[in-house]
Order: sequence, then structure tokens, then C-alpha cells
Amino acid sequence: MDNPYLAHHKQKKAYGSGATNGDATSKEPLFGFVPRRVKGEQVRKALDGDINPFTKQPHTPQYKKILEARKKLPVFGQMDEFMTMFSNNQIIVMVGETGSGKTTQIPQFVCFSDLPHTRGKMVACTQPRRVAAMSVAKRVADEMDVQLGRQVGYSIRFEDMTEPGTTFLKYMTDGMLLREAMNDNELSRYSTIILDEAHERTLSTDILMGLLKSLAKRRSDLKIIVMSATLDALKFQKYFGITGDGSQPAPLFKVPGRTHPVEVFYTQEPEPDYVEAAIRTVLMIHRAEEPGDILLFLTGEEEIEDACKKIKIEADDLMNQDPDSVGPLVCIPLYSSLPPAQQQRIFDPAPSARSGGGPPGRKVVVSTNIAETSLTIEGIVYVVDPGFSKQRVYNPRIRVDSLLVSPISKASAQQRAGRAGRTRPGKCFRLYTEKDFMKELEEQTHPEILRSNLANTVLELVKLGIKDLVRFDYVDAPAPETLMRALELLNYLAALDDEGNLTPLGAMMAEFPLDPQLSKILIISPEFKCSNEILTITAMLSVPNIWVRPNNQRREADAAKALLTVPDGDHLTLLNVYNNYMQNQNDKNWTWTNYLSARALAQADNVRAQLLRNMERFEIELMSITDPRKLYIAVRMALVCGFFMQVAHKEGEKGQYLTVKDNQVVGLHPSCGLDGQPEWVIFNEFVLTTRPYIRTVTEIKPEWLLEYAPQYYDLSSFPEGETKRALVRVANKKAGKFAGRTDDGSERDAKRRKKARQ
DNA sequence: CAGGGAAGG
Repeated sequence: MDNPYLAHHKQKKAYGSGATNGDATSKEPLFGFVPRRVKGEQVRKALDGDINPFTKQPHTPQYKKILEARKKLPVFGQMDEFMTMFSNNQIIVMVGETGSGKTTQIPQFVCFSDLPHTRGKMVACTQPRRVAAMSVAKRVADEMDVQLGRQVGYSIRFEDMTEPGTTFLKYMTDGMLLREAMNDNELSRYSTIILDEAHERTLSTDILMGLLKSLAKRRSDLKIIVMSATLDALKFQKYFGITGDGSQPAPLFKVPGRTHPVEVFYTQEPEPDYVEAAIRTVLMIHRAEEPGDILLFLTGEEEIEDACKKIKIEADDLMNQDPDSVGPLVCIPLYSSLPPAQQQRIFDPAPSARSGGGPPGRKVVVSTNIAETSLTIEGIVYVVDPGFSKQRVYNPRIRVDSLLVSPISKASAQQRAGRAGRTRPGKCFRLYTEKDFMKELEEQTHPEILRSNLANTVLELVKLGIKDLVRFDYVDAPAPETLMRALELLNYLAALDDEGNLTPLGAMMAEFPLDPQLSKILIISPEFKCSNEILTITAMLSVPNIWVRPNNQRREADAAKALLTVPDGDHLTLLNVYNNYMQNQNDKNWTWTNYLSARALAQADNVRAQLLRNMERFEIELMSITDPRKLYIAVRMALVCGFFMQVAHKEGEKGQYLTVKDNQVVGLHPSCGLDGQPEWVIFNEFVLTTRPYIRTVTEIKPEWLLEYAPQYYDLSSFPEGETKRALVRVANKKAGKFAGRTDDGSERDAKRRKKARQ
């Protein structure tokens, strides 16, 4: 017997075997179930019974109705195969295409086999997105005929919809499971963990795969199911195989999907202007194809709004020229920063025909990648795919994150095409040649772990007890330089000591749902007596852009922003906006009249409350200073304690800045509200758009750098240049003030450093 | 002088 879990349980009594009543199955539907040796036949019998096996209550009438629908799902027909494979293996890779029912059914099958409720354990199923975790949990609670939040629940940031001791099937975001792992490295609450949508390769899922692979060796009682799309299955099978070299891959459980066929068309020649080609294709479909809605993928907000306008104009022209054969068309933009009410418009029905017998109307949704995985629009029959999306790229050498319009992968193109076949057979128009599809497109989109700044992830890994980050068994290992950059930052922030061990400060930082620079300033902020303000600023920096700037009201929006701007720095402006927002909470129009995003501000308030709870847990005092001038200085000093590596120094008079040490030439972002061009600034972000910019910028004093980050600003090892000369002048001036003293202040610095690390 | 793909804690 390979699996010690099975060996262990072989002797175990079957569930309910102590019952004396021979007719036990009617009252005890799980009678005779041996954990993890349960057969499909037993499950089907229990499902068809009148008593809910998990609550012992009689089934409600709608239960049977839902059950009949479940029986038609492809995965249901393979229950026996699944139950056997689950019994015989610790790790399974599963592929199930759209419509197979894997996300709702597999976790239920596992519950029948694991019987987690009898063993004080849970079955977890992770999702990359919150909405998915919530909606699937609701669906499964209905299917199992239980109340959501009791036997079946979900756990996402800001909402734990579970009942300890009762919940045994928990849907959750991958990020939440990772958080749990930080405090319980063995994930001992779970008997089985299912990673769903693993092919999306989110940062959290990737880290979880590494953790679970090694955890499986320590916890022979833990079972793991990795669910993915077909293309990635072999990679995961090899990764989770017993030998590691792929010679004994993990077993594969495969279920066909249930979608309609999609016919794919390519262009004969490459299209030089994909936006123009996309508009042309949409109009061609509108003119010549059968009724049915269109989904067009573009890369960003501006491109989408622009395309919508052009399509609308041209479609109206077509209709006016030829009202007998061309119907009305509505064009609906879709991207994440749209207010929810506007996002809802994608579900509106297509416009009706203009006249009784006239041609029917058509709906065109012009969307970013959000419609590729996160949002599903029913009724789409035509997909137009120009083959591009914006993708995050991280350059560890210069520590810059940027968004680049890049060709999508084959997997992504396939996913896009599939969006046309959800309700009936569809067509996908790819605006590139078949040859380019075959030869130029990558198989898979590069996983996030290869494209991101890993500062936060590395801190999490260290907190998870991973000692050797370079040799951690990643599915795809990040560039060593990216890891080094992250370790370096964490060491300078005093989250890790020189040996790479977690410091008490680092352990606390890891508990905050923030980037390390932000958790650092939040934790040390009481030293500057301004933790109340730093709390607000960290929350504001954790949410999407709060500024609304409609194309036709730019001047008005800029004027409104100017009224809220604090000239000392954008961080203080954020603080000011939040405070004003809170003071005007009774005025429902306040955000609107001030060109601010009500959604982002509400989010900031929510994040702030969560961070405050964390602060209370660690007894970090909430403090403030009444004198606004002193307060602003204190806030800027505290900011330096986290952002001393994100400093730029003005060079010359042309408004050019050089980033410290990396010597990148950058400009202040046009959104920056600073009064003039101060010599020294910290910045929150370095963005590469038309030019390199620094965004969310605050003026600082160079003395603060020497004082609060002496390790980083050790002038003896500082790269030569104008920045260093300026710092030396500051250091000399500072030393001059203490003329007559024998020491150079280093002892004082050491004390302060020690204090800052606490 | 000019601008944020999607997602997570």
C-alpha cells in the first residue's frame, strides 16, 4: 500500500457501523461509508435519498430539481472513475473544460469521500477571484440543500462566511489560503485542498502549489487536487509526479466540457493597425452576419472608449444608408474602472428592430481582458480578437513595473474564442494570420510570478518558513535577480536580518495585507505620533485611482482636484481627500461634484478599517498631532522610513530627476500636485508610459534620509555622482552643527536604527 | 507637459 493514509484507515470502522438498526441507511444515509474508500454507487444512493446526509434533515422540494440538473453535467457521469482515483491517490490533476461542472461537483464528491464533518476537518477549494468564490459557494450550498455559511461557506478578504465547527466545505480565494498558511504552515484544518483555475497561474496559486507539493510529503493524510485547463495539465502532472522528472506523472482525471463549436477565421495578411481592423471587422459582422452579439477585445480604457465612438458613428451611417438590411447597434465599453452600474450595461438585451419588420438590433461589447476570465457575457456569438493585451512587466534591474501592450498567448486566444460558444455555435475572427498564431504566439501567458515585483511574496514565503528561496520548488522559478531585489528591500526595511531570517518587525509586517514599504511605515508610525494619518495614507495607496477625469470635463476635474491638493506632496493630498470625504459623508453628491471615485474611496475606508483591526491586534497605538504643520512634517518623515529606496533628486533646472542609486532619468507625472520642483522627493510608483514618470510624489528633506535610513545612505559605499555630492554636503552640514563632538553621530544612528527596527 | 490590463491580501 503506497499511501500511508489508506493503510492507516484500512482498519478503521465504516461510518455508522456501530448502529444496531438494520435499516440504518434510511436515517443514516452515510451508513457504511469508509472514509476515502467510498464508491460512486454509494454516493448516488445517498444523493437520491430523502434525508440530507450532512444535516440529517429531510430534503427540500427544490433539492430534487437541482439534483436532476446536476446529473446531466459531464462530470457527474464520471463519478465512479473519480471516486476510485481519489481513493487511490494523494495528488490528482484534473482537467475539465467550461461547462463540465468541475468547480461545483468535484468538491462535493470529495466531501462524500473525505466525510470531513466527522473528522473535524474541512475541504477547501480555491478560486483566483472573490466573486467566483462567493457565487460558487452559494450555488453549492443550494445543491447540497444547506444554508450558505453553515456546512458550505466561503472566505474572502473582508468577509468570512463560514461557521467554525460546522463548515466543512469552504470556497476561498487563493490569497486567503496563503494567508492561513502563514499562521498554520501545515494547513492542518484541511483534509483535502483543491486548487481551481490553476492554469491562470496567479501568484498565490503558484506559491500554494509549491507549498502543497512539499506539504504532501509531510502530511500523508492530505489530499490535493489541481484543476486546470487542458493545455497545462501535463506540466502540472509532471510537477506533482512522484519522481519529479516527469517519468511518473501525477494521474490525470479528464472530463469533457459542454460548449458549442466556434468556427475560427484568420486574416490573410497581418493587420498593421489592429484597432482600425477591429472596427472594420465589427462593422462587417454587423452588415453581413446573422443576428447575435459581438465581443471585441482591446487593450485599455482609452482605446475602448475611442473605438466605441467610431463604431457607433459608422454603424449609424450604415443603418441610415441601408435601413432595410442594417439594424441598430449599441456599443458598450467594459473595463474594471467603470462604475458597477455601467458595467451592468453589458447584460442589457440588444436593441430591438427600428420598425416592425426591420432588421434586428445588435449589441457590441468592447472589453479589456476582464471579459476573458472574470466576466462572462451570455449571448455572445461573435468574438473579434486582435491578439493583444496589456501585460505587466517587471524589470528587477531598475525595479520598474510597467504595462506593455503585448501579443497574447495561444491559451488566451483559445479562451477568447470560447466566449463565442456559450449559448450557441459561434464565430471568432482573429485579426492575425494562422501562421502567426502557430509560430509567433507563446503557448501560455507567462505566469505572474515571472512578471512581478516579489517583495511581498518573498516576505510571505519567509513567514511560511521557507528558508532557501532560491531552491524552493517553484512550478516556474522567478529570475534570481528578482528574488535578490526583494531580499535586498526587505533587509533594508529590517524585515529580514543579514542572514535572511525574519525579524520580529518582519513577522508583524507579513501579517498586514500591504506591500512591505507600507506595512513598515504603518508599524513605525507611532514613533512619529502620526499613526492615524499613516493608516489613512496606506489605505488610500492600496486602492485603485480615486481621481475621475472624464474626457469632456478635464478642466473641471482638474480644478476640483486643485482645491483638494496639498502642495507638500501627493501623499498628504490623499490624506486630505480622505478626511474631506469622511466629513462630507452625509452629502451623497460630494464625490461626484469633486470628481472623485466613490467606489475607490469606499474601498479605502474598508481597507482602513481592516488595517485598524490588525493594528489593534498588535497594539499599535493610534496617534495624531494637532498642529497641522508639525503633523505634515511627521507624516513625511514616517514615509521616508519605508520609501527611502524610492527617492529622486532633481538634476539641473529642466525638471529632470534622477532616482537614487539606480540613476534612472524620470519626470514628475502630470498628475503630481507638488508646488514647483523640490530638490528631493519620495515616490510611490515608477511608471513607464510615454516617458518614465514617478507618480504620487512628496517632498522630503535629505537629512531625513541620512537619519532614518543610514544603512541605505551609507555614503562610503554610495555610487558617485551629483546625488552623492549633494548628500555629502548635507552630511557635512549636519556634522558641523555638532562641531566639537568627538564621534560622528554613528552611535546615535545605531541607536535610532535599533529603535526603528522594533 | 499628459495618463492605470486583470486579480489578490
